[in-house]
Amino acid sequence: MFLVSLKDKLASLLSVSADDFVYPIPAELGDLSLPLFALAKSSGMSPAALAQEKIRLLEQSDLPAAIQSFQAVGPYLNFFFKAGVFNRDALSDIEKAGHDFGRMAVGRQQRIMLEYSNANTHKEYHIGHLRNLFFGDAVYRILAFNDYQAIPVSYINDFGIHVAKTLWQWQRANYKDSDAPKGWLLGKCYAEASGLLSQAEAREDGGAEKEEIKKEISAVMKEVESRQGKNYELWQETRDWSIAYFAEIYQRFDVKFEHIFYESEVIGDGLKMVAEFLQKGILKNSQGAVIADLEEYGLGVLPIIRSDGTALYPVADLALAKLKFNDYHLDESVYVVDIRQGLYFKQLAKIFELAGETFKISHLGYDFVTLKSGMMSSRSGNVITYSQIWEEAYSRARQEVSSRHQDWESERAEAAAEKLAVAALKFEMLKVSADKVITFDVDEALRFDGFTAAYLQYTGARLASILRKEKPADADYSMLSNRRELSLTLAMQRFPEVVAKTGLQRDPSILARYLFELSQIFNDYYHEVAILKAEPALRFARLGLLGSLRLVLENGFALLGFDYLEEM
RNA sequence: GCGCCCAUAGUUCAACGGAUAGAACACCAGCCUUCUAAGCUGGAUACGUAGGUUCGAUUCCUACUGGGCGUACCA
Repeated sequence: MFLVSLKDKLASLLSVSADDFVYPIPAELGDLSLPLFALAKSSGMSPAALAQEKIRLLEQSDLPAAIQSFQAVGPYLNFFFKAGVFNRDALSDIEKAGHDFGRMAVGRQQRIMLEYSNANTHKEYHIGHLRNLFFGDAVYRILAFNDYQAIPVSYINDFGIHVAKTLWQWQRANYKDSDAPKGWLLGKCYAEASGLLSQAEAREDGGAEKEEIKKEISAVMKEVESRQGKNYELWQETRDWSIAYFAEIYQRFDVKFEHIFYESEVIGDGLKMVAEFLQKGILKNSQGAVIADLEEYGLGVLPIIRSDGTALYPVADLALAKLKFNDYHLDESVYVVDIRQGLYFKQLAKIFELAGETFKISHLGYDFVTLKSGMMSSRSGNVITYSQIWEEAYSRARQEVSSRHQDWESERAEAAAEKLAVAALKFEMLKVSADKVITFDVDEALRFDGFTAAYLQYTGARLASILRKEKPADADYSMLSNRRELSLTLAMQRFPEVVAKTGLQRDPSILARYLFELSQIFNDYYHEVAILKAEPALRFARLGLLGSLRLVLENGFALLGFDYLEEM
């Protein structure tokens, strides 16, 4: 990590922190800069005077060889790098690190469990779930790269009231002979049941019909919870359909979980904990239901068990949280869940606090995915499902590939299209910071130009194409004295700190933007500088530069969860 | 009602309290006999309103306006 150690050296010479350095905007002002506002304040000097003092200090110091010059510009102390020396040391540093380039020891082996892709069986998997899946997976990959012992898990809710709704409708509708995928049919039943409920509510009988339906659904739920009878058997069968469907999705997007928890497996322990907490007075009975009354902490009331005796989702979550800490010896348990559940996780944490547990539970929220046609809701059927968006993404990618490579065999084109579509969807969800609502627009999301995965992959493919034509040989990188080469190398050397920041903030959009900027710098270089036509010695050096850039891009793509393509 | 989040260019998004507020898309004008034009170059357009803190505010605080979300039996 050459740049990191260079900054450390300068920082210690100047008695400042390496974090104080910034990269000047505009870049003409220098390659690295130290703003002196804060330091000036604490030393009682003006920033400009302090800059002059630091200049004198530097003039008497033994500077790192990569520093060409430095100057004070008002309150800033700006450094210029010596392109030859910087490129030589920076590129050999990247070559030496290889696929470990960018690994930072920030995590110090802390054990962090990340829970994401908390889909429900018996419901459709939609683009909101995809945001969750890609976000969680990217954060996992980044934390693992940052020296955390990160444990990716999923928690599937296979036992809630939604299951009963779906099963209720499944038995009324007759889809048993349908050719449609079974996982999809279950989602359809769920939407239909919800539709019937809201229709019934709107009728003139004052909701009597709705109450009747709810009673029937409640009966189904109780039978499933009792784990015997026709509805329980149906539950077992249909549950497998959904689980198989999820497994396909995970495989397509190369998402792996160390373990998958199911609500049905922990709910029993959850009920025991509820009984225990009731006895301890942490929970209480109210209006026939069991609740956690957290009003005095400003956290409202959390219903735990319905007045009809069936369990609500916190029951299983209580047992699951305990199970996680007991079995995995975690330092932290992170829930990657929609930001709208923020209050719920505060309530959950408070309940454990009241119970005397010291679990570190964090909610890593992200905002939801909505559509131009309004909020997505599987109840109303206003959703873009995974299968819809996948087919659209894949067919567009396939078309792009075909139009550019008529000579490619279909197998090759299909493989490329698959990878492009995976990357496009992931990048689309990851490039926006987590606190932004994504208003999903198919045409916007499936573009192949601009700030997209295709742009990054195209950059990589161009680069790979050059490297195929001539292998990099032993090169003297100090020949790379061009300003463009320096800015490219400097950008590559920022990769480790970008990865560290992305991990600390658990925000993949930082990395996404960085990779885009890096690609822009290369594309500019590509158009301005002939690589294969240069004199041999310079050509080798430039090929080496490309080799390093390839490593950085490969590492970066892998952290966001998509593939580097040789050709596209 | 109470709480949380958001507001930057026509649109979608950036910007540890600091240098000239950056990109992408769309639009206009250019660049393929030259390493992949899914690319590159150039051009116009933006900090919701009013106060406060500060040497300095898009950033922090307050109020307001607009949008979204949550708030006892959905997850």
